[in-house]
Amino acid sequence: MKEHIEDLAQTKLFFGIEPYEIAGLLTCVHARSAQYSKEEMIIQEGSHISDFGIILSGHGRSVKWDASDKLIIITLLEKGSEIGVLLAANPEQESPVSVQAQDEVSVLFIPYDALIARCDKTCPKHEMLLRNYIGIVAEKGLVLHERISCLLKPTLREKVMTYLIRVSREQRSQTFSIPLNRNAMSEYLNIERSALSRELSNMKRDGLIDYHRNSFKLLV
Amino acid sequence: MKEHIEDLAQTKLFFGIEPYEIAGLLTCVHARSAQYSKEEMIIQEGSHISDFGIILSGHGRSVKWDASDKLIIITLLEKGSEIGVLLAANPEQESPVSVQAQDEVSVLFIPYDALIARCDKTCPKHEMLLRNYIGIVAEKGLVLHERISCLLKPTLREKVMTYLIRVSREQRSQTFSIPLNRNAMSEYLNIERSALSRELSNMKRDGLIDYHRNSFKLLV
DNA sequence: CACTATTTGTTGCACACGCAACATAATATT
DNA sequence: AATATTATGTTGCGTGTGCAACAAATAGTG
Repeated sequence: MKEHIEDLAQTKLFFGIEPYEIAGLLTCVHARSAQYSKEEMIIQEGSHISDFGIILSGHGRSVKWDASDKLIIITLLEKGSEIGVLLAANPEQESPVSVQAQDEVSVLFIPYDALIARCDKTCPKHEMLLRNYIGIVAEKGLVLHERISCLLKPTLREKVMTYLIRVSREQRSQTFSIPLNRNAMSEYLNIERSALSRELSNMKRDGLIDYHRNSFKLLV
Repeated sequence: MKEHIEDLAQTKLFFGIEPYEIAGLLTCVHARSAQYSKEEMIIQEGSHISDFGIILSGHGRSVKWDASDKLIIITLLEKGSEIGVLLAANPEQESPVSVQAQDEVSVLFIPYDALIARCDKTCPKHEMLLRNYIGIVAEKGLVLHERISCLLKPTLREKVMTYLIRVSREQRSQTFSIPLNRNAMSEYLNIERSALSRELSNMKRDGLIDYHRNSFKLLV
């Protein structure tokens, strides 16, 4: 596990915690690591989760099977990705997804109860860890909320505008670049890529925006 | 505040905490109550939130203004509703919504920092409160995730099916009743009410489901 | 630079679904 | 029971956008 401490220090979960403090913290919260081989299941759909995890190495994906048993990939997971953060906080909840290793995967698991439990004061950054954890959980909700506010718009144009306005606000500039290519953007907004290109053209024609590739400018 | 303790005992936030324990807990977490008159703003869009709240009495709504300054109602709030739960956990985040009183509203505010802080052991249910809080935050994320998984489906039929299958699973029966009327269901799935009725008819004709009003049966 | 692969843009077609307008059923009110 | 009100169902029409197929631009490779 030692070799991963520098990596952990870079994660949101350990933000504000110095590398030399991490090892002690890990024993305090009863962290354990587990290895998975390719295609092995890390979380089974329908199971209950008591420990959340962080990927130390390797790649995974969260998947589920829809009504007609077709495989749907929900998210891709890489080093530093969190696993089961929402579920660990709701022990009654059944997991709506499975998490599967795509190659050799090493995961650091932390029992939710140990994270919550108030340990003695010899473990100074436990509270910071908890604070980071809650921040991650809350942020996931906010991110989903933002996406929904795009998805709810009735027309392509409004979906696109809602997204662009948000990024523009985040970067505090009418000129900005987006972190998604056309394909990813169309998936995020749940629209056809070609239809997205078409609508972007129309919006440029109508003087709403200017753009080239992933550089955009809002003309209000 | 005393008159609201019984109400508080019914909320998710105070689940598992006895009424007689609540008063002490409230002082421990530095809870304070605040009153708002009709149309007054409880949270301003764009502001940073350090205290989350629970509505003790009255009604409110969370709103925002879209690109063309049209008012959009996000959620309705009533007694027991939580305010700013996600935002309090992310102090950097600007509030994407405003919260407005619709009549005389009384809100119990709890500073996030006081909730997180580890107090002495004379306050036995502080940890339970924290656990409930995190559960609420996580649950909000899961609820949004569930809605997105409906919204992402390409066709009306699949949206409806995804929703119905989920409720059916939750109630562990092929025969079940849904908590939404047609209007609310169409808003949840972000589709036209009449189009929803039409598609439900088609699905009945095709032998997929049977239903009457809010009673449904999945015929696989 | 030549060549391939990837990303982005364009366009015609078809149809699913938004929309409006009305019909019918269920519920509430007197 | 009669009437008003609300919820749900039905249907015709128009169009926004999914879809497919291709073109153009950009990036990657040797």
